[in-house]
Amino acid sequence: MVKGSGKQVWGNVIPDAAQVRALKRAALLRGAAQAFNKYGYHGTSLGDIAASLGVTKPALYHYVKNKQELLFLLREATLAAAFESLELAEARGGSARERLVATLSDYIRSINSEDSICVVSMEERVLKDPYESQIISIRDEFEGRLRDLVEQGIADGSIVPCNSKLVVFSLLGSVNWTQRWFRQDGRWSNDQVAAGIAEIINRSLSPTPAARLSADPSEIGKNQGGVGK
Amino acid sequence: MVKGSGKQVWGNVIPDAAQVRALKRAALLRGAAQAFNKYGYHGTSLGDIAASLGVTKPALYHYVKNKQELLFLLREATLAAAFESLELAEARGGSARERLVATLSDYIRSINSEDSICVVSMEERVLKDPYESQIISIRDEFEGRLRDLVEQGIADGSIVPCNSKLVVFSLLGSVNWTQRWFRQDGRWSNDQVAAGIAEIINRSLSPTPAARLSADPSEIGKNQGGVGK
DNA sequence: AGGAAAATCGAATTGTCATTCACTAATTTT
DNA sequence: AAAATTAGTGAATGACAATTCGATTTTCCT
Repeated sequence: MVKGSGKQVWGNVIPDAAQVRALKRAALLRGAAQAFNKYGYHGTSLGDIAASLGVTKPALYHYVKNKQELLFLLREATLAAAFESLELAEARGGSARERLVATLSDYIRSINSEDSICVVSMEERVLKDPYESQIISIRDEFEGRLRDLVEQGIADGSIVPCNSKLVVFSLLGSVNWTQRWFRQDGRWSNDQVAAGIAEIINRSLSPTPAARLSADPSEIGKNQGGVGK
Repeated sequence: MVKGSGKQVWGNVIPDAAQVRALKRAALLRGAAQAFNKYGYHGTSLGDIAASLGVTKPALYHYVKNKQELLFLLREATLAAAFESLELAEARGGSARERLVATLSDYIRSINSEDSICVVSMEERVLKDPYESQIISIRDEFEGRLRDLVEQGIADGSIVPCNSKLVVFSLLGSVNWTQRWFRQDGRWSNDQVAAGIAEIINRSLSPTPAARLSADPSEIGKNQGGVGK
């Protein structure tokens, strides 16, 4: 029986207790996110999640306080991913349109990645109020940042004049909806879908749109299309 | 106590038994649709629906077989509304882009109208299989019709060359997402939202897009914007 | 080694919910 | 006006699910 803490022997190959715990917790969040996205919050029982992890229900309570907190953590992670995409895009710079499109493209990748813990809220009014209001305020802030980008884009000439609020709703619809129809084992990869939707969005925001879009997401990158430029 | 069947006396003012039954059933469908859209299928109990109608749970079983059938009827009605919008647009004629945009605009109006019985499926895998496969096949047919319109539009020059499948997913995201954020008592009316999203969609599909979009949905119609032309 | 803390389990507990049942009142049919 | 049908109710019924509890095993610390 191997007992040592691993750190000294094989570097990080043999994880110590804290690492094991963190890994298990991460697996729980991933399993829960998959189930919630597939069946919805109310349509998923803790027993389902536990079974998918090979443990029993009570075991889950060692990692999260209850089902509500579980969803809260996932919604929080989703919004954190959104902000990360935003910061990354801002750091890369470029026109407001480039930054907006890069944000959404990266966010699509996040929510549809194989090991994502992102849950796009489909059922409303699920979280009770200590949680609910917190999530709503973070979400509103993110949407506000997107609107700001649209308005900057109108100002810097990279985005067609429009109503930023309505346009952001429209964009978020396209983006969030990908989680409904995207399939890991489908025709297109996660990256291809992200690039394809980004190309559509990019063209629709541009004051002087391209004459055509890619005939298929799998060929994006082979031609002039794409986010940049 | 008025006993007569109304038909002879006051025209149709006093409804007869069959009409009363139909009205009650319609009210049930409306109440259920509102609840399902607000809280999701699993988040809504038959008791909730019954209470909103001022009756008790068992009474509902006089009008629908069970909860599954209730959702099925609403999903079916939603798709029926989608096809109606499509047929209406086809009947009005015009370029493929005009017909596509008109379809989606009218569909947005349908799903967000005050007395709508439309439920856009948010939780997947809710209906069991006698129902599920039927809904999926109707939905697929509708999406196929939309893709046909996109391809016709590419052919007749009214729509920018693109991947029709990806574009239709993107459009349906924008359209269906309106049900998440639209509020009856909000700043914009149902018609304004439909026209506003339609304007965005129309521009994004056009090979030669307009130089600007409306600054606010409430001003659509006052300027050159809108669906036609 | 030996006690504390953590992880897990099987078995409650408690609540909710879809659905059914037995019964009553009204209404339609004959 | 009796018989049949329809609406509706309050009280079961039977699942299922979230959470808690007590016991057991494992792991960690010293």
